This record gives sequence, structure tokens and C-alpha cells, in this order.
Amino acid sequence: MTQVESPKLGRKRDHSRDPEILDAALEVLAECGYDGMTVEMVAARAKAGKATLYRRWASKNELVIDAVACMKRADLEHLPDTGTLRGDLVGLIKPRTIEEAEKKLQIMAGLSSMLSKSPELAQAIEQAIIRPRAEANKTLLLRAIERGEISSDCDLETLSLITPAMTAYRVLVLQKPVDRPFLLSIIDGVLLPAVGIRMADSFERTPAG
Amino acid sequence: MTQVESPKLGRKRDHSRDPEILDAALEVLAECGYDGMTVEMVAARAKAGKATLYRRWASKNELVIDAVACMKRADLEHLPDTGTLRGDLVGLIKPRTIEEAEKKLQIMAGLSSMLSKSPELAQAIEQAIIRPRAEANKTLLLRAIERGEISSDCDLETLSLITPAMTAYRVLVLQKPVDRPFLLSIIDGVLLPAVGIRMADSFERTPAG
DNA sequence: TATATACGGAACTGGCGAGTTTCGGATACG
DNA sequence: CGTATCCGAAACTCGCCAGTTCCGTATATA
Repeated sequence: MTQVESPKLGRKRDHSRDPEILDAALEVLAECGYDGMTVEMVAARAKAGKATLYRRWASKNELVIDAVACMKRADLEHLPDTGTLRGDLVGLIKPRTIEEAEKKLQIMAGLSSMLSKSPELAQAIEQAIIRPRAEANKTLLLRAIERGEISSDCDLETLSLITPAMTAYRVLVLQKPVDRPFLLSIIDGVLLPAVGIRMADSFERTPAG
Repeated sequence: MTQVESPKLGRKRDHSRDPEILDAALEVLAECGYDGMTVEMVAARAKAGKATLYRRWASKNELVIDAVACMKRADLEHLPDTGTLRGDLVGLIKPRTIEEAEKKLQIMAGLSSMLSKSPELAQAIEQAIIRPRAEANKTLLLRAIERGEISSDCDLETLSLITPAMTAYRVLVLQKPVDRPFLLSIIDGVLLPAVGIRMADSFERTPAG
């Protein structure tokens, strides 16, 4: 009916700035949480005007959803392949990966109050943060089964969630850092024993307490 | 110097209402989270006036801290003692316990945005929600070691956090219910295998996927 | 019975933040 | 070159909520 306006005249929107704004949103989100974040903070950090943000996203909620959805998948693209399950799992422990995971979890924490209120946001989080992590672990476990290193009876679904769950718990609940000793204690104290791999003796010992 | 007023005249404060108000606060907290909760909601649910609440607690923050700190410890007081680790762990799976744990986790989720802002609140949460759970598991594992059922080399600290961590992850992140099959998959698919207990065959099978 | 305080309820204050508008200036199109 | 739209910046509206105050009533002390 009413002609849909197709803006062809005038200055064009500079979409090259979108990523900077979304990154700024992610930073503020990680530091302040959803409720603590204000659109003005995001605009200030991106050196943009509030109006510029509202010209591109209809609301704070849509801005946040887009920011989460556009989050870099980063690492986890090409998984290590060392020939042993332990080698692969330990190979995942890299400063880059840890740092990335910790920031994602901070964002998760700040968003948790919104999970039940905004299903779209919950879905964006699921796809950007949660799924990739579990999939990576499941892939490594599947390889180990194919190699005959571990039994195919293993509960892959549950096992692949151990590291994400315990990492999230440590960051969000216990408020402790995710460091190498912690990750090794999961691998050597839980994951490998659970799939029936007993270490004769590891050169890299896990601290007892 | 200035005489500390000791109110002896007039109507006395009815402290028998404190628990109702704190319970109301916990309910609203579980439903709305810290930022979503208003003092007026709490007052309304407790059928009290806002002024009554502010006469007893100096601020919203102190009200919430007190509510969390006074949370019923419930269950977990007397742990099951069946003679086997699996029996003890499965014995912890009771509708009451599950329901209680799920509500506590909802409250945790709503409070997560405050963890970094209010250390006192963080401490109250730690003592009321987190510690009891891990302690219960550790006790059961220690008993199993004393019985000689499992090795004393086990990483008790890490093992006792598996169930709390995976339960929290399931509720807060995956938004799935904590039911009996899920808890059994942790016990039989992770915990028992990790401590070296292989089930010959269980009458109560854990679903594969 | 008089007084001081608690009660539930409701009105009020003050600050903060989402979203809108306005401004002077920049930029793409015709 | 004129115009429509963009830009960053800042002022503005509007609603919400923490916290306060006031009201009429209830209750404990003296």
C-alpha cells in the first residue's frame, strides 16, 4: 500500500562501524552485565552517538542479541590431533583459548538474568558460546572411540559437558580463575579416569588439593 | 556520648514476621533476579508495607543478603549411609532435594550479576548454597575411601564439584530440568567410572543419549 | 488512659536510564 | 550546488524504582 521507502539519496550508513560498536557492547556486557550496561556506555566506548546506535538497532535488547550472535567463534576451528585423547585435550589448553573462554563466560554471567526473559537471546548464546565448546569435546571423544582408545559405551553427551560445566561453575559461581592446573585436574582427575584411561605416570602432575 | 536509644515504650516490632518477609524475598528473587526484584514486590507478597521492610533492613541489598543467609539448609543434614558409594549417591536423589536445589540455583542465577558488586552477598551465597552441596559429596567420597571402596588417590576436591557444577550448568545455562535420569547419568557415566567403579550391570539403566 | 512506637497503605522525592529529538557538520547523490 | 541522510554530541521526555514521609489504626508500657 504505502510505498516502502528505499533510501537512495543522502549519505549512506557507514556499516564498517558495526563491528566496533558490537565489540564495545560485548566489553561492557562482560564488565557490567545486561542490567548494568547502558546504551550510553556502549556508545561512549565505541566513540559513537546514542542516536547512531538506535538508527541501527531498534532497542538495547536487539543490540545485545546481535552482539552475541556476531561474536567471533575464534579457536576451536581446527582442533588438535595428537593421536591420543589426553594429548588432544591438553592441546586445547592454550592461553588464547582460556582467555577467550573466560570472557565468553563473563558475558554469559551478565546475560543469565535475561535467559528466561528473551528466548532469542538465549538461542544466540546457545549457538555462539555453549554449543561450540561441547561439540569440540565430543569430536575429540569420537576420534578416541574410532581409534579404539576408549570404549564406545561411553556417555559422550554427558562426558563432553564436564569441562564446559566445571569451567562455567568455577568462573561464575566460585569466582576463581581458569588456569592450567585446574583444567589438568579435570582431564586427569575426571575425564580420563571416567573413560577408563589410567595414567601410568604423568610428567605433568596435577596438584592434590 | 549521645545516649543510645533503647526503645522500651510503644508497640514492639513483630519479629515473627521476619521469616515470611525473607521467604517472600527469596521467591521474588528466584522469579525476577536481583535487578528485576523490587522492594514493593516483596512487601506485597508478604502482605506488608514497604516502610515495614525499611524499618528492619537498611536497604534492598541488606534485605537480600539476609534472605540468602537465612535460607533453610534443608536436607543434606543427615546423609544416606547405604554401605556403597553408589547407594549413597543415588540416595541423595529425592524429589525434595531436587526441588530445593533447583530453587537455590534459580536464586543463584538471579544473584549472579551481583557477585562481583557485593562481596558480602557473594559470601552469603557461598555459605548457604554452594558449600553445603560440595561438602555432602565430599563426605560420601571420604566414607567410600575409608571403606576401601575407592582409592585414596582420588581428587576429592574436583570430584565433589562435578555434580554441583553439572547441575548448575544444566539449570542456568542449558535451561533443562534436573531429573532422575540426568543425575543417574552423572553418577553412572562420570563419577563412578572416574573413581574406578565399574558396574557389572545395573538394574536401573542410564539412557544412552 | 496517655504516650510512644509498630503496623499496612499510599503519596511523595530524587536519580537513573531507555529511547527521542535537535544541533552543527560531513557526505553521497542528482 | 541542493538536498536527503548520515555522523557525534548533547538536551530532552518519560517511566520506574529505591528510599522517605505521612496517614489512620493497633498495641504495649507507664
